[in-house]
Amino acid sequence: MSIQLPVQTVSRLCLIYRVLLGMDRETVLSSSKLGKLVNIPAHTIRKDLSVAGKVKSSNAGYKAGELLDFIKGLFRFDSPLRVCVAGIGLLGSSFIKNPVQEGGQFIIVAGFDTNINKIEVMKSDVPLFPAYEMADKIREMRIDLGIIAVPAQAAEITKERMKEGGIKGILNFSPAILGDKDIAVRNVHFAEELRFLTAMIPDLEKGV
Amino acid sequence: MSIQLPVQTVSRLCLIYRVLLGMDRETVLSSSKLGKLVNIPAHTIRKDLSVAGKVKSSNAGYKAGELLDFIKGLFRFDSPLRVCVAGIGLLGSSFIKNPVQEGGQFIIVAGFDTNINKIEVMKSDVPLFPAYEMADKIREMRIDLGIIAVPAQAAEITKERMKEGGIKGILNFSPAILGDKDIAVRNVHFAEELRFLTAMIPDLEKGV
DNA sequence: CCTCGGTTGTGAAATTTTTCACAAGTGTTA
DNA sequence: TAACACTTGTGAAAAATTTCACAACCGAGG
Repeated sequence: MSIQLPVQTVSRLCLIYRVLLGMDRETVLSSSKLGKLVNIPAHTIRKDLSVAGKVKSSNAGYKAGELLDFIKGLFRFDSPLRVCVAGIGLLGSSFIKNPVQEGGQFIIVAGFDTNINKIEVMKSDVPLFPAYEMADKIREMRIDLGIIAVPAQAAEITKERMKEGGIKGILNFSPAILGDKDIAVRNVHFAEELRFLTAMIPDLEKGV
Repeated sequence: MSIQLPVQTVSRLCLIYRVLLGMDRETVLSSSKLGKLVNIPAHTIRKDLSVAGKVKSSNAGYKAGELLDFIKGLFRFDSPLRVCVAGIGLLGSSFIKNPVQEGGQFIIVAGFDTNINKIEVMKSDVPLFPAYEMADKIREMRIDLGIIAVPAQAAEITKERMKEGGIKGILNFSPAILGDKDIAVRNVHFAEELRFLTAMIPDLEKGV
């Protein structure tokens, strides 16, 4: 269980988990069928499952439900995680208004913003608090994950507040690049995705 | 120039490009200083630059401006790219309303949606068109990149329409997993980022 | 001019990750 | 039962990537 899986393997298993979620549990999939759905070669999928510790069940394909349960157990996706959002701007509020529905795996339980007016004006089922209460509320509400959707200059302090509250992981949408030795941090940056895409295009000839 | 760089190297260079953009061109950076800013070991940065073909300039640090220009030239980030958005929902319209500002590298030039009403009602500086005109408009307006922000079931057909118009790369925010052998495709999925984060947390003890 | 602390660029080593190849298992059809 | 067309799991080979170590270089301060 605690053998450190290659990052790429983790990422691929998450992808597989996603397609399995939207699939009948009884569906039987071969590694090659599954591979076509997620754009991963069949042998890589088999290897990933192998190193992840998949125990032999049959040599005639995987039952979607069983595979789902295997990955769920492996990464402890079974119990729902409490998530908070820092920064109630356009992006932040979209998380609060349209919570992710992944089988109830994540529950948005709180929002934070430095702007008290915003907190009071905004209508929301999710309770909103001023930013300075962040550490306390995170501790109090036993929040596991944080989404940072604040401007770049506020990102670092937000991270620190979240850490102080004992958060375990951060998904950072601010333009700042965050990292931490104690907790897991993932940076997502839209413009950078576009840039990466551009860099990966083999023979781009620019428009006139 | 055409030597195929490792994907990871490309990704790291994009990250470095990002921090350089927000920095005075005259700033002098050593590989270790730069490394701290982007959370990459110094020797990895040096190696990346080395395989990317960086020519020796000095043995006393990198000038931010020069490094920026080097990466810009390497990936042809110099001329702006035309981008369109398919799906004028919450996410899609956020791209249209708050265009990314990365030094004018990307210009949102068109939006598409199947819902004609939405197109007529929405106020926007960016011209909006019905989805069935997508291929034609993309060709006509010489659009380079597409952002897909449509529901899962419409993702595949949207990709095909974009390809038909001759698009070079797609950033897919729909829950569908897209791939293509001809053009560059990048899938971004929020819930999956949370899931990956969860999977990467070493010793997560769930709340009560 | 010489030394010292700091720097880069890069072959070579070490490590990680992917790919391959195949023994062995399954289920169906006859 | 036998043959066949499929499948998995995995050790070993291959390939890709990261890390290391170090020669060569820079600039400042005597």
